[in-house]
Amino acid sequence: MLQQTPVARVEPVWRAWLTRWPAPADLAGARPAEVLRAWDRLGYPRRALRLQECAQVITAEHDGVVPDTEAGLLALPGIGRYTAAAVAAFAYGRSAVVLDTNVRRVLARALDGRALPPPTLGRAERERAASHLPADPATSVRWNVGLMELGALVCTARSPRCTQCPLREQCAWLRAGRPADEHAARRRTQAWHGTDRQVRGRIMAHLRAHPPEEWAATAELLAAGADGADPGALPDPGQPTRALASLVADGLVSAGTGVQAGWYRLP
DNA sequence: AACCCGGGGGC
DNA sequence: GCCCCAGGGTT
Repeated sequence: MLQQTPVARVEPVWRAWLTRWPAPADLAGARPAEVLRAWDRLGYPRRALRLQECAQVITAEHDGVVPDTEAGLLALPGIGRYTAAAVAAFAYGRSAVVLDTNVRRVLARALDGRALPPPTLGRAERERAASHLPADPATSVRWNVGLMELGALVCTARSPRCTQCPLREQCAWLRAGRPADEHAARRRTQAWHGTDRQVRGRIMAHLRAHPPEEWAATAELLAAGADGADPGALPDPGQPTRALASLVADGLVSAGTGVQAGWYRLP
């Protein structure tokens, strides 16, 4: 849930989620439609399906116990380098480099004197971070937590609170006068209005509003933007159909067959 | 390496 | 309005 989503927005959904599905086996047996509805508006709904797949693999192949090694975690669906390291370190106390956006930024500033880390995370950056990880596992966990929290609360991307920073005396970026981001030109903020992502989001919101067993919408309605808009007025009339097809391909939407052909609902 | 994938809140 | 957020998977 925390992948690309702020903690404050995750917390209430997470609490309700664990009340409803306390263990992997509970989530594994849920209906995907209910999982997607419980995910609500956290965004990137494919994460919800992968989390359930993850629970199913853990239930079927790991006796219901979350793997306790980075390699074991990394093999699970929806678990990448970051999440594998975070769970290994924070849940199991193992030594791992938890390189999230916050830690990358703190290291880029403190060690390299740069405003922000490079757009893509490469091997060199990972290995350099690993070289700074304390050898003792318990200490390494504190190192990860400390840098992550520092990045989230003090060394923030937009308005860092340098006067309150415990690293202010040793920060290369602050010492250099907080120079601007040299990669600014290459960072392209993702468009939103009028994109397929926005249309996909609207379709999912529409389907979430209906009971899971109900065939909730026709292709025609969804082609109208799931809210009754005039398709002819859209800049790209083919976009809703394309977005719907991509949702079906992703397993986020179920397409009816037979007498239900042309109707859609959550899977 | 580049691209795709949501949605909300801070400023 | 723009920017950012405890990234992952595919091409």
